[in-house]
Amino acid sequence: MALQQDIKVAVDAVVFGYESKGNLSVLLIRRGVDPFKNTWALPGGLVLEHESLEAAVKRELKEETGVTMDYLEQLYTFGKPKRDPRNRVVSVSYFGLVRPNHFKIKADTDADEAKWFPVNDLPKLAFDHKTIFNTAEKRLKGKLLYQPIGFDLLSAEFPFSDLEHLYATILGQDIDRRNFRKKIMSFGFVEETNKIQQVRSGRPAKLFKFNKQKYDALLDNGFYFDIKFV
Amino acid sequence: MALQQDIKVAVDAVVFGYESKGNLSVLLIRRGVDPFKNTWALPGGLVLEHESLEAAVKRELKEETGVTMDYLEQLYTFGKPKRDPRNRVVSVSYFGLVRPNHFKIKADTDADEAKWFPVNDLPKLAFDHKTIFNTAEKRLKGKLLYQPIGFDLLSAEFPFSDLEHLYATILGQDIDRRNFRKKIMSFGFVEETNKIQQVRSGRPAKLFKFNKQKYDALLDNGFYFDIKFV
DNA sequence: CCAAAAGTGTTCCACCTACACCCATGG
DNA sequence: CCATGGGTGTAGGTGGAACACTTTTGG
Repeated sequence: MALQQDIKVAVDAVVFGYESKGNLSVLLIRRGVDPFKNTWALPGGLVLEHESLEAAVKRELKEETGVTMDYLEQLYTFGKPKRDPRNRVVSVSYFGLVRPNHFKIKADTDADEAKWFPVNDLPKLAFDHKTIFNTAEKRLKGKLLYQPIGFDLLSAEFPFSDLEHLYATILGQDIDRRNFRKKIMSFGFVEETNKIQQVRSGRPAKLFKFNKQKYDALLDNGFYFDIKFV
Repeated sequence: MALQQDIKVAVDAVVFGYESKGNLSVLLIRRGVDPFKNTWALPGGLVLEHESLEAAVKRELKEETGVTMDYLEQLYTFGKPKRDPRNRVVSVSYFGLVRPNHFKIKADTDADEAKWFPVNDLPKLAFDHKTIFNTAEKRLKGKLLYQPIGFDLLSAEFPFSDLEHLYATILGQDIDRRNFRKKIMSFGFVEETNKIQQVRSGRPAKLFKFNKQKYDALLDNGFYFDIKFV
């Protein structure tokens, strides 16, 4: 390894938030340091010497926003030479999906402020973070169509309508309630409980739960989850 | 950027080869330097200071094997702390698909030898390259099901049976010729020419060509390319 | 009794599946 | 005329799509 190389390795996280019947949002920080001081950016930062990439992204996310996540999926690695005006930085990006209200967000290291922004009303972003965000959004939507990643976002027991709203919100389209329900139920990884929702208004709903065993078994065989929109 | 970090950034390429009615193979090099001297490995190496990741992987591939490629798709970034026994190295991996006979392969920098290996008869690989290979193979098969990436592998004008063999080989399964043909033709991105194949044996075949415009248009709208195996 | 959301069934149609024989050529 | 691969149609079944009214509760 005679070659001289001075490239830094960073990680960035695109964390989407979805709250029951809410909108889809992304978690951003306002940078407290130059470059791009005071500009909004994705949480992230340099990888430590003996830290895995995944550990790094979780650590940065926690430090900068207070959000802790079990699972972030690797998205893409951005490495164009001029991404960062200082050194050359290669960024390995990750994305994930959480319920914002589960966290009290608070800025810390290198960030002046952390905040959720609706995905269709983003501020100007630092570096090439808009590109990273776009890549993540596309992947999120695509993934939802062949893997129900949405279950982490629902309570352990949820009314069926929560699932409908989740899909409709993330994909930004309306779905046919009857057909959606038939299809989901046909997969067998959502099961009815015998509990009833505490009513908000209207008819009380049965609660459902997610059967992870059946879901994992299906995933192994590869299934395609085609949803029809109206 | 006060932080000290000494991580190197490398790229590795998983290049699959498919030849008409041949087998699926991967391009490997035999390492000429330590560590893992004389062990087979994926072509790859460190990224140069002012070089994009994609340029780096193409350059390394060319240097080590003589193979030049227009398009390699980013696969995954491997960054566990102990991947490389020397420094810490983060590897951005790429994969692609070519016709081996189009190239005269020849080893050069850091490689003693470059050679195609059938995918189901690989030697022991250096570093975590087996993991990288497995990831690539899975992605290749998955991708073929929803995006006909196979067209680069066929002549500009090809008999339909070439397409059948391509799919059957990469996916490792037999397909129903009639149904496969109907399905492909229904998409509209394969068009009949009025030319006839120079005969090898048996009945001469009509030649077909690929309509990239129609294909790209379809891709934008997202289509799923479900193939039934016998 | 009105508002709000949950729950539910059927018909039609498109597409997928299974399946086997004849065709055109070269040797 | 034989071997080799190319080319083709149909019938039955499955599953997706479209579609609207009734139920249960709270206010």
